[in-house]
Amino acid sequence: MSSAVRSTVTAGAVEGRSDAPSDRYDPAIIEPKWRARWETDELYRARDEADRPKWYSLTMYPYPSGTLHVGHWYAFAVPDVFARFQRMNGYNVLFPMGFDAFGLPAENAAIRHNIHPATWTFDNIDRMRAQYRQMGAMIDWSREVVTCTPEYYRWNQWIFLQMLERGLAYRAPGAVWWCPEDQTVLANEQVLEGNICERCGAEVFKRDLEQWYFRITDYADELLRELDNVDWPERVKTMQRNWIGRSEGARLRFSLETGDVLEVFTTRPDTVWGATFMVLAPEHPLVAKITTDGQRAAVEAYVEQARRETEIERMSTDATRPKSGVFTGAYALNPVTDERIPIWIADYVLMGYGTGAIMAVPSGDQRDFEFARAFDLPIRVVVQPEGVTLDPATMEEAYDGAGLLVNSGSFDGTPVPDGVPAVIAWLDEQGRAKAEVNYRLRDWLISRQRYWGTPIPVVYCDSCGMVPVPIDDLPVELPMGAEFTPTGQSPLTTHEAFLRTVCPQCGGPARRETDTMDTFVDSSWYWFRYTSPHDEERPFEPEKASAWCPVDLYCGGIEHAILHLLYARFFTKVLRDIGLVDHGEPFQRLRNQGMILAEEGTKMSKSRGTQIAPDDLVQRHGADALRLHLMYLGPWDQGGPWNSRGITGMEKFIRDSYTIVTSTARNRIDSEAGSDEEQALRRLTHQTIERVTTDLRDFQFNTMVAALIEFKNGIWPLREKPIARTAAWREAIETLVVLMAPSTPYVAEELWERLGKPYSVHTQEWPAADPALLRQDEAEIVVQINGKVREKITLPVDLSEADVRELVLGRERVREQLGDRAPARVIYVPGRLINIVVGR
RNA sequence: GCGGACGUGGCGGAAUGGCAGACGCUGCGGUCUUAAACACCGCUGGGGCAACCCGUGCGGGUUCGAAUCCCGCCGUCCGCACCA
Repeated sequence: MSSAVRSTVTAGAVEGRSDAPSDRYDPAIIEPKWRARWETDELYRARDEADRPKWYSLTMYPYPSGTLHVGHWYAFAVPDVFARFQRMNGYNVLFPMGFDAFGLPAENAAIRHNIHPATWTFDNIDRMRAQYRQMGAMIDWSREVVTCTPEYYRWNQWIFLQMLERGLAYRAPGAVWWCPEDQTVLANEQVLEGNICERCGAEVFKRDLEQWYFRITDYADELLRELDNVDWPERVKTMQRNWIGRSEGARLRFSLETGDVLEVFTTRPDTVWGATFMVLAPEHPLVAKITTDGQRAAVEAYVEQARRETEIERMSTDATRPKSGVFTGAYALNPVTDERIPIWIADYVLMGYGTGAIMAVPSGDQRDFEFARAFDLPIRVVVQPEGVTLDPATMEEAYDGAGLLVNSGSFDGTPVPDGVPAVIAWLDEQGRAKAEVNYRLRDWLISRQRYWGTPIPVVYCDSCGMVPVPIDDLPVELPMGAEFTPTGQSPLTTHEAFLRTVCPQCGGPARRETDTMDTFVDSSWYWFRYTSPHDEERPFEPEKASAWCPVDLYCGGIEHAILHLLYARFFTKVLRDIGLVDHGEPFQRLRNQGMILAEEGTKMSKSRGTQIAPDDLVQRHGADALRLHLMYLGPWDQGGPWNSRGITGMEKFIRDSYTIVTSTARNRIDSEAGSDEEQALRRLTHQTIERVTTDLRDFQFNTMVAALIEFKNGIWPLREKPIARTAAWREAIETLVVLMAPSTPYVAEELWERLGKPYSVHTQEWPAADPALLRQDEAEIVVQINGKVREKITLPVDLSEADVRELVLGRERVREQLGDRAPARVIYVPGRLINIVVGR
C-alpha cells in the first residue's frame, strides 16, 4: 500500500521535469519508456536468418478467456526469461504468441451476455494482448496467430481435405460421448473419470451418431515409439504411453455351434487350453443371433440394463465391483480342446476394445476368475508355478505369473514366455490365429455440433454423395449471423444461406456439412503457422517451418499431457507424410510449469474472486518485480499458492541494484587492479556468473534469483568504499546488469544506459565465468570428531592430506576434545572436511 | 486396488552422501524522526548462562558421516484403474 503512494508521488514529481535522470527507481517511468523504444526498434522481431543457430521457444498459446491472472504470467514470463537467456547465448530466437480463439466458452459467454462470440473473443484478445505487453516479454507480435480468423482456419480446412484424400479423415456411425450441457459430442480424451465433461463438468452419456474422425490409430505405433526420442517429463510420457495402451497378443477364431465364427483378442494365447467359457460385450452384434429362446428374456433384460447403465454410470466402474452377466444359451468350441464352452454376456467386456469378445481363462485372469466363481463356471489350471501346486477348487485368485504350461497338450512343460509365440505359430499354421497388436487408443472424433469453430469443408449432394469442397473455394467461412443457442443440432443447420450451396462436382443443389471441428484441431499445428504467419498459399512455408522447427523448448501446463500433445504429435507426422515438414516430432523438449493457486491454497477462481490480476501488481511494484517474484515462489514446475507479501523483497533487490549502479556508474577508475580485495570481488562476480548460468540452463529460476540477490548483498556494502573506484567494481556492476537482463528486462535496459553502454543490453553476449577466478586458493575446512562439527579452519586447498591431518590434530580445540583417546581413523575430503573417528 | 512423486523453521523454500535451514517473507531489537511510516544496521529452528545438547513425518538399517541411499509404516498430491 505504502509503496503505491510513494510510487505515485514520485511519478508525479518527475513528470514535470524534462529528462533529468531520477536517482530513485521508478518502474512507472522506466517500463513504458523502454517498452515503447523496443517496439519502435522492433528489438524482438524474429528474423529468418542462418548466421546464428536457431532456438524456437514456444509457450502454449492462451485461450482468450477475458483478463490475465498471474498464472498467465507464470506460464509466459518465466519461459521469456529463458528465451532471453538463449538470445544472449547467441541463438536466433523465435518466441511467438497467439490466441486459441475458437471454442465453447466464447459461445457460452455470448449466450449469457447476448453478444456475438466474435465480439467477445476479439474484445478479450485486445485486452489480454495489452496485458501481455506489460510483461516485457520478447514476443514477436508481428507473427501473432488468432485461430478464429478465416486466414487461419482456412488451413484447418486445407489440412482436413488433405487428410480426407489420404483416408485419414472419415465419417462413421458409432456410439459417441454426448454432453447434454454443451449439446455436443466429445472426444474420448475430453471425458473425465466418472463420465464428466472436461469442459463444463456435466455428466455425459453415449449416443449413436454419425461423426467425423481422424485416423490417429494409424500412427499409434509411431506415437508410442517416438516418445523415446524426446526430452519430456517422464510422467507426461507415461501418461501418453498408458493412453495409447499397446498390447501384444493374438486374434483367435472360435467356432460356434450355430456355425458363426467368434473372434477374440488375447495377450495370452498360450492359455487357450484353460479357456472354459467365453464372454461377449452386451453390445456385441452376435448376441441377438446366438441367444437361445430359453435365455432370450434374461439376455435382453441384461442388455437393456447395460444400455441404461451406459447412460448413467457404466465405464465409471471400478475393478472391485462384483461381476454381473447372463448366459446366452449358446456354446463355442475351444479350438484346441474341442470342448463345448458356454458363451456369456457381461459388462466387464468392452465393445470398444479388441473384438468386444474374450475367451475367459479363469485360472489366469482375475476378472475371469471372479466371474467363474460368481457363476460357478469351471476353472482349469494351465500354468503351474514352481514350488506350489494350484488347485482349482481351493484357489483364491487367478495366477498370472511365471511357470510351465500344463494341461496344454503337446505344449506341456513349456515355460510361459516361450509358450506365447509357440502357440501363436502353431495356431497360425492351422489358420486359427494371427499375431496382433492392439491399442487402447481410438480414432479422434473431431466433429462438434457447435457454432464457434472451423466449418468442416464438405458438401452433401443428392446425386454425388459427400463431396469435398475444392481447395480453391476455401475458406468455407463461418457465417456471422447464425443462431447459435444450443439445441443439439449444429447451429449452422438453421442458417439457410450457409446450408444451401451447389455441388462442386455436378452443379446441382447441395447441402453443406454443418458440424464444426474440435478446437484441438486448431492447436495441432499452430506453431508451424508462426514461422510464416501471413502465407496465403499454404498453411505455412515448408522451408521456413523446417528451418525453425521442431520446437526446441515447449512450455505449458501438465493438463495438456495427453490431449493437445498427442494430437499435435499426430498432426506433425501427417504433415510430414504430406511432405510439408521434414520431421515427425514437434517438440524436442517439454517443460511443465506448476499451477499458481490462490493465497489460501485453492485453485484460483474467477467466480469466487480469488484470481490475482497482474495489472495492479505491475502498477504498485513494476513488471520486473512481479517477474522476479513469480520466479522466486519456488521451483517453476511445482507451482504453489500465491503470496502477495514476498514481492516487496524483489522490489528491494531491484531498488538496491538500481542504487548501486546509478550511484557508482560515473565513478572514475583510479586504481590499478591487483589488490586482494579486488581479487575477492572478481571471484564473487565470476562465481555469480557461474551460478546464474547453470541455474538458468537447468530451469532453476528460484535459485537463480537467490544468486543474484546474494551478489547484490555482497557488493552493497562496498558501494561507498574505495573499491567502488576500481576496474573490478566496474566489472561487477556491469555483470550484475547483464545477468539481470533476462529476468528484469526493463530495469536492466535502464541501468545499461546509465552505465553508458550501447543499446541494447538484450543483445549483449552472455558472460562466461573465468575458471581461473573460480578456483579457490583457500577453503574453510570443517573439522568433525565422530561426525560432529567441532571447528572450522581456513586452509590452503593444495595442502597435502598428511599436512592437514597433522595441523588439525595439533589444534588445541581438537586435542581438548580428543582427550586421551587416539584417533582410530581420519577421513579427509579435500577442500571440504576432515572427520576424526575415535573409539567411544 | 496398482504405479509415481513428495514430506525440511512461523511461511515459501535451499542443500541429492560431507557445516541442515542459502535466499526471500514474517517477527524482534537498534539508528534516523517531535512521533509514526519509509529507509538503513543487526538478530531471527528449539533448549541452555555457557561448554554443549536436540532437530529434516515415524520406526529400523547401510556408512567415518544420511534431509539425501535401502527396508517398513503414516500422511499429502498426481496418474492409471475391468483394455482381455
